[in-house]
Amino acid sequence: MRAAAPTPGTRIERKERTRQRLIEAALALLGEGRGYTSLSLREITRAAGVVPAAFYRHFRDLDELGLALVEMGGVTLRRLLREARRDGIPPTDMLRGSVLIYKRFVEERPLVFRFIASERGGGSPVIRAAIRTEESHFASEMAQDLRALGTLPDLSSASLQMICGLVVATMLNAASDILDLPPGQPTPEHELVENFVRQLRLVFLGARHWREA
Amino acid sequence: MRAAAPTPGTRIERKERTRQRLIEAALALLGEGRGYTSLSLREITRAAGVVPAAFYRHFRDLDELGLALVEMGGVTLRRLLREARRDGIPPTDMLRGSVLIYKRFVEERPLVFRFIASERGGGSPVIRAAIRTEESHFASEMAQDLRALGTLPDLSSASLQMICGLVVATMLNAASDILDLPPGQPTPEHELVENFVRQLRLVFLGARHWREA
DNA sequence: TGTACATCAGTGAACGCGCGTTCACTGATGTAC
DNA sequence: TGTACATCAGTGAACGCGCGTTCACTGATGTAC
Repeated sequence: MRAAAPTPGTRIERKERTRQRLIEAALALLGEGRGYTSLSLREITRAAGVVPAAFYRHFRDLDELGLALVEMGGVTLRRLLREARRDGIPPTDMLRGSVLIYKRFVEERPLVFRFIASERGGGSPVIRAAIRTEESHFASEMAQDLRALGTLPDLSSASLQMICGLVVATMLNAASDILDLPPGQPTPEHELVENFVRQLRLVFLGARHWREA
Repeated sequence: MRAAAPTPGTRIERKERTRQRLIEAALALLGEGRGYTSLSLREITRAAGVVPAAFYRHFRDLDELGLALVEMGGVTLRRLLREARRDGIPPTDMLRGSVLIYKRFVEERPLVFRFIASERGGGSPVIRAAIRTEESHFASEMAQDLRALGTLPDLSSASLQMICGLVVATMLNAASDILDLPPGQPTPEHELVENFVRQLRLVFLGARHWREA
């Protein structure tokens, strides 16, 4: 009979699991409307159920953990595009459909989006730069998808990239609004969605009439 | 002969001056790319040159000081509109003109804009809500100005408000980019301005073709 | 104008507390033979 | 398969430090007469 091991798995697997617990603990602490720069190493390890010193087995410092959170945000965004691609876009009212998919995505991963939305404008410069990079990769992928779908066939790649940049910024902006919605009140929720849809419609209307310089 | 008074003015004036020093000290500390929630009361009072306990003569807590910073941001934005209104808009290439005025504004008050851009998406919920309010007031004023100028005469007030909301969000987003520009490198600076101009042009192009639902 | 008293912005010391980081350690997991 | 040794994720105690808040205080400014 084996002595009761604290958790199953190889040493490597267990280490990875602790790492994930640290990441998720940080994310959870960000949930209550606090800036990332205000988190302390000790409260993160406390929430993760390890001793403070254990933190250093996984990250050099808090910035390095922050970059892991950005990475997670990037993965989430890429998954969003992949699902949208796989499901196809409803032919009628495609824009509202996409917005609703996005809204569900944000509401299912509130912490990741709160982190991205809140650290994108300020906080640590290194984290902000990393988020910008993810954002622009995401915009590029979206531009490729639009190209592949044959939407806006007359636009140059540069214009398409510019437009997707605006769309992505508008999306992340809306994420912050979505997360601040008072729960269970249909009227403001509906207004927010409608406003978001109209803004994107406006952008794509502009795109359809865009003439290259 | 008077004994050397530390600073001139009535008691009320001196108190107000200390208050301003606290506000500006907080702003200065935010300059180095830190979240507002990571500032400490003691470092603010230290930077302002008063003892920690003196803080409480002016603000109940750090959130209350944060709201004063938001107020300052609102004043700055309103001044931007007022100056744009007073100077009139250059008839040719009016959009690029506005962008350059805005860019100068941001570069002249980097700390205020850094604060607004960084706390708008995250951080303290009460500060975020206050920034949203200022943002929407600003969008309303802009909508009124556009109406008065006779731009987009066919649009309803609701649509104009929605469009201005998008423009304001795009502006604040760009503020963060402007502030992160590497100093003295004309190429990325020029590209950023051009991208910003194109995004706004796209929005207004969409607005010109907008049909009410 | 002069005087006596009230106000109150800012002081300085003190408190208990959580912080980041270091260190030698433990003991289960992994490896070489 | 069994044994002896190496690795290393996580421990627990310790350190010096800056934190927010409280308190009685000081002394210049303000006010009433």
